[in-house]
Amino acid sequence: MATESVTDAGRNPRERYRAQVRDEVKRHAWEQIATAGVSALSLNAIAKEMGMSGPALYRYFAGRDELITALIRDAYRSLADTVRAAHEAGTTVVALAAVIREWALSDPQRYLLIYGTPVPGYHAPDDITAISDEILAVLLEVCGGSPDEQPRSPFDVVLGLNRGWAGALPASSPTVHRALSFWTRLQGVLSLELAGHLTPLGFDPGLLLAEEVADL
Amino acid sequence: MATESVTDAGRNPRERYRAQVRDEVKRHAWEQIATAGVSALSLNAIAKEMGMSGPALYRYFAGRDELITALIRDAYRSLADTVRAAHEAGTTVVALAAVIREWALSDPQRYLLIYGTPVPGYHAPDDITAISDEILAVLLEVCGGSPDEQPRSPFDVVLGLNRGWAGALPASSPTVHRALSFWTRLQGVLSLELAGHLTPLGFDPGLLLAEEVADL
DNA sequence: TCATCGCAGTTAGAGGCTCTAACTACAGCT
DNA sequence: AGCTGTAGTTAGAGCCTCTAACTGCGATGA
Repeated sequence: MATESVTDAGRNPRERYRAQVRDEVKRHAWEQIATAGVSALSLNAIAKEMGMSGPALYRYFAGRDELITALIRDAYRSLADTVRAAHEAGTTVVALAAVIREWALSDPQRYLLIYGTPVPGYHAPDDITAISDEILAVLLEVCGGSPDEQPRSPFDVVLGLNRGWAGALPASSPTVHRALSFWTRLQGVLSLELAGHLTPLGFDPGLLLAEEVADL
Repeated sequence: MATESVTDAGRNPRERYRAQVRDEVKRHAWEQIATAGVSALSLNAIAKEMGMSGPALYRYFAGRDELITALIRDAYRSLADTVRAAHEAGTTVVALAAVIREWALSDPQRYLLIYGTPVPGYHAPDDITAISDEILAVLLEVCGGSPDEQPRSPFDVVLGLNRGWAGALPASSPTVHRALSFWTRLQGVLSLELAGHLTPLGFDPGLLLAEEVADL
């Protein structure tokens, strides 16, 4: 499991210890989240589990929100690493979708922490949005076709006029379109599957996902 | 706004009053949810806003969870009514997608209460899953083609072998497949858009959604 | 080597929450 | 007109987050 802090790289023992404790706090936090959701996450409970008394944890995290932000960062990092590894191993869109699905299924609440219900006011810090961009960049590469591909649909044309994000990246409009379709179709299947809305329908969501991303 | 209880139908004044208060509680609850998310929903705060003291609300809702369940029910009911109305007015899949998107955008947290992060243990009561089925049934009708349509893809075949849900409904495998694709693509665009993950990309999600559901 | 200083961890406590228990007082029914 | 059930009250237990003030250990510099 990738963690934000390169734990054992702290020079002085103080920093090493701090990083260790932070990691242990996060481990307990993930456990709580996996079993009862993020709303049940309690600094107090974590402190007790670690054999300390309540406010001690505030030495390590400014508050509940900062802990959650750290968890979100780790989740993004883990997903980005997974996606990048798959890409570097040379993957198809279908295989990539399957890899991401497995990543999500291995810890649904971790996926939902990123792509589930956001708190209305919340705005992620820049270093986190950077990781998100990193993921999208890989998507563009995986969905890339011939560089001089012409627009094929009205939406392609719109994407061509206003390249918004990905302005710098060398991707044709259809490539951007494919990446967007890939991403939204993937999220569609996953968010419904993880929320349990597909279970009663009695089919394998993996099959649906494979076909959804096969014809972009 | 459709509410579960047909407020003014209570026969004796006691029941009428109860229904009125329940509705007022729910109105305040929706306000809180819209501004700060469901995790910030507080019975205590609602009671104060209504000029009563804390525990009074427990006469009307057995607890926080029951209130939330009632809100979920109302949200499903509202969506089902919206979908049904569009269908009865004769709608295309593209138009239906736009209608549902508008419904979601008009109150993002209401959409997210249904399709956002679920609490791990939560299981919706039967009357709520019935509303969900109602929505899916309309989807099948909107996506229906000729009744003797033949399977076109491996997933169609799988759907044909194991009709799971919709066993009773007269829908061909490709119809079921189209409904499923429609539903997952819609959820994909909406969940990303409402969580704010599409905003930085700088394009109109409505356009993407229209093309996504245009070619099923 | 020893004094110092900073940081980990403590308890106390304010203020919020959910929810239960026991009580009061009023409104509707017979 | 009296009875009864129910809406509302306060008190309080037990959670939570987070602040403040204090203690005591361990790393670091003279």
